[in-house]
Amino acid sequence: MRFPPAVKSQISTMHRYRTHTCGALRSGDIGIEARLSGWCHRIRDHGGVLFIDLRDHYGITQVVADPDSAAFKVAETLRAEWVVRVDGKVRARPDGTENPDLPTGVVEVYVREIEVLGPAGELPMPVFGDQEYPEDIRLKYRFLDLRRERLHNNIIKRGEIIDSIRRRMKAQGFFEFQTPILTASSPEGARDYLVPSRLHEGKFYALPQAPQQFKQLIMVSGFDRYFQIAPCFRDEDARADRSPGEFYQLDLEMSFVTQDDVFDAVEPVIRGVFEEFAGGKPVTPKFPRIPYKEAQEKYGTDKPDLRNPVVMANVSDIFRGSGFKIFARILETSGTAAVWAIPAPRGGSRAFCDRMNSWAQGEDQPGLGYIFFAGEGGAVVGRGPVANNLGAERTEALRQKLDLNDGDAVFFVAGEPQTFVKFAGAARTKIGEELGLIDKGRFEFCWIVDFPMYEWNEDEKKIDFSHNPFSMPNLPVDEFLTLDASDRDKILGLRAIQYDIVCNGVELSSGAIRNHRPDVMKKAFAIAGYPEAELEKRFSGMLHALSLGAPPHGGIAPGIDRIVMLLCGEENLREVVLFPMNQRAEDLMMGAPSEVSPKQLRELHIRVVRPGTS
RNA sequence: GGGGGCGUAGCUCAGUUGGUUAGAGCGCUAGCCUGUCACGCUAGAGGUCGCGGGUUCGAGCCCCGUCGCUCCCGCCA
Repeated sequence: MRFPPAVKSQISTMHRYRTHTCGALRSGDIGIEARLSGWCHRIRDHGGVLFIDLRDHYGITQVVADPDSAAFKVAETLRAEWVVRVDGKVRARPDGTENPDLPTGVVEVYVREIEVLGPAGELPMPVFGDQEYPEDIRLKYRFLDLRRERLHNNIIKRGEIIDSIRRRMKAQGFFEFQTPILTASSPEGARDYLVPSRLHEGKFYALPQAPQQFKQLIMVSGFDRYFQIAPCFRDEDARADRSPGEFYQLDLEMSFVTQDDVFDAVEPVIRGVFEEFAGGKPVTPKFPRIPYKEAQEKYGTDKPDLRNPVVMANVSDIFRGSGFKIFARILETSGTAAVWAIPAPRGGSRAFCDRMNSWAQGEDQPGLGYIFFAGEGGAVVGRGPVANNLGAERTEALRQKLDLNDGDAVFFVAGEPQTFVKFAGAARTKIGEELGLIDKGRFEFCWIVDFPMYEWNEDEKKIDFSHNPFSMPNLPVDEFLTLDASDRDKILGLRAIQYDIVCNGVELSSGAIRNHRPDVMKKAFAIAGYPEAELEKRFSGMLHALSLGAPPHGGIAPGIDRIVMLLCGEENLREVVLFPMNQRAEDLMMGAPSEVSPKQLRELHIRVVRPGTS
């Protein structure tokens, strides 16, 4: 591609590139000489008169050329996305041709001179317009996509949100720290990204999955209130709301605190940020606290979308010994079996109920039993096969318990709650979506509290940590230290001082009051079957630190990308990350990951063994 | 690792029951056009229908395999 010859500037006193940005000119500027630089967003060539929408980061200004202007010939050669400098006089647009959609819409620049600064070839993806394009094209030409309004605005908003978070954290007495990026392979559960060591053959650094141990060490070091907009690295498969490889957390930790203190510190920051950037959407004024068990029973998940008004209920009593033999039999065979009801307000049509039933079968479920209610001779009567077998009396009891009326329906799942809870939660979500019950115009927060400390691993017939092994068990220390294997039920009933913050069904974060006592930690790991020697080997640094005067401490780490995603109204993290990788953890623009030279590998004592050749 | 969806022009897509020369819009090229802001009008170029194999007189369409993208499950304390 050739650059057209540059035209020597006639106004030597002007800045080389611009006197104004493309979003600056207003009616008060009419009559002045202006110089603008930017991209040719859109060109409308009428033969005799030619319009260029010149765009930069700040806005769009209409530039006009006609055969009387010296630059007309150059203007006719311009194409979309060329970068140009234009000089000209700011003038009022003729009456009736103002564009109220543009802040600069009452003026235009009548061009005298054009210099092409950066021509562009044929575009693989236009910048103009809001058409959707495939992910791989968008990612390969991310710089073009980022010129487009939506992504450009998302990225700006991301920066503003992070600024606001920093401001609010510092106002609460938190200090920002930087923790290492090259560190040791860590105890957290995800797969590490490893970096081979040149100086130590056969040894590896790992990128931090989170600065978990460092922030605890900062507390042990006496700093009291830590935060960081922290990069985190995990080598796990991606999801729409889970970036592959790397992401950012608002990581924070506090000393001498209870769970309430952490909530009191974090909740105003999160609520404040959401109120600031929600664009008027209401935000939960006081985040409710929902125990893990209650969340499972009411919503079928530990990250409920509280915009969905559907609340499930245990209706085993109504089905036990009833004429609906399928459920009655299930309840007889096991003491833990249950029947849960999922109310569906305004879902009371056979068509909807049948649709839900076939959806359930598509989800590998036997089906989804239902009753729908309809008015009949002044009374509200349950319809459908379940109601017929259950009988009028029990159906009416059910209707009253769930407060259902003419036009409503209710669905049932039966069996072991442990196995059906996930499906029940999905059905609740499906009902909410299908019936339009979810108010999209709000941010509904909650805390999920009282997570179980341990869970039973049926495959290996052993007790496992349920979530974070470094959380403090919610039991007096003396009592915890005297637990033994015979207390299995007590152990499995133990709760950890651990919590999640959830917004609109998206898990923003996990946090905990940490286990700062080496004796408690050794006991906690012993219960999960880790011998003390292994604990010493894997976490000796941490254990030493905790044994030389550690304050009680706790914290949390809300995901920055997810917060920005919610506030931008996006459903995919890639829309709020500047240069994201694709689902297979590749950067299509930079070509990462890539092969490296044999010399590099030799220095790192690495040999590549391809599958099938070893 | 498993399951679903998609793959046709530079881009977005249509393509009937398997049947003549695979179409449209945007973009691109050339021409016309003095007030548009998704400017308009005329003409033109542009295709290994992801790739490989099969069935068939005949495949963009059916079958098998494979690759790529994406969503989900596993995984992510």
